[in-house]
Amino acid sequence: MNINNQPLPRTFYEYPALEAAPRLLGQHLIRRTEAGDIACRIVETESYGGIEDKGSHAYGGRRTARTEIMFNSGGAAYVYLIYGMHYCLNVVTAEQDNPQAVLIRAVEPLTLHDAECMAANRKLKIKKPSDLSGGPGKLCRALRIDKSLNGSPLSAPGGALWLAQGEDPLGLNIIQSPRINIQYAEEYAYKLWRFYIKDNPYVSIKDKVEQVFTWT
DNA sequence: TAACCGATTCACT
DNA sequence: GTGAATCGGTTAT
Repeated sequence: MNINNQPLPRTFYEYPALEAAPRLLGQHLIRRTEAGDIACRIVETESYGGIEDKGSHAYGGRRTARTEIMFNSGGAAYVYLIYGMHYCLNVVTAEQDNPQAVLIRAVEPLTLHDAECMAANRKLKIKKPSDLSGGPGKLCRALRIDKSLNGSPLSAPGGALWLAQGEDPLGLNIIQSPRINIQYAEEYAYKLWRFYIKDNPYVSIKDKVEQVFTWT
């Protein structure tokens, strides 16, 4: 697989989350730690967009210390703690005061070395690919992402965490589906705002009946 | 300051 | 398939 360290263009972060979510598939996420770099490819995302989305932390314009970063203009990481023990990573998008973010739900390591580093961070027997980084909490553990990275710029290569150009998502087979575990979101729970690369073994949950996503 | 609960994961049956 | 673990963020008192 081709490793490309060109950062994503800044304009990428100007999209609303619903447009950015499928476009993030196939892009590269690079984590730099004192132990070295880990590079992976994004294979599953969810869009959390705007104050009208009942699934979003920013629903109704809720603006608190936690959600504040979502109201910034796009380009930063939104990292929060869920269920008291797992971190989730989001990419903040759109313009100032429009709270939009894309949850990164699964990644796959680019190289064997990356896979070994991630497995060492997981501290768990890996029986199948999705055990390694198929799930928002799993990938944060595998990449040593915690709340200290909240607000980190993702557009700056060489920082603790950044996004780089991978492959063109227009060439991928993409499935769209309802978002996971947001049953409280009422009618928004059924929106097909989750996107994943078809047949990728690192995807967290596969739909029984898969709906093919087409670019509009 | 108390109560409630979640954009999850894992061990176990 | 089921349920426990676990605690910061949010809201109400």
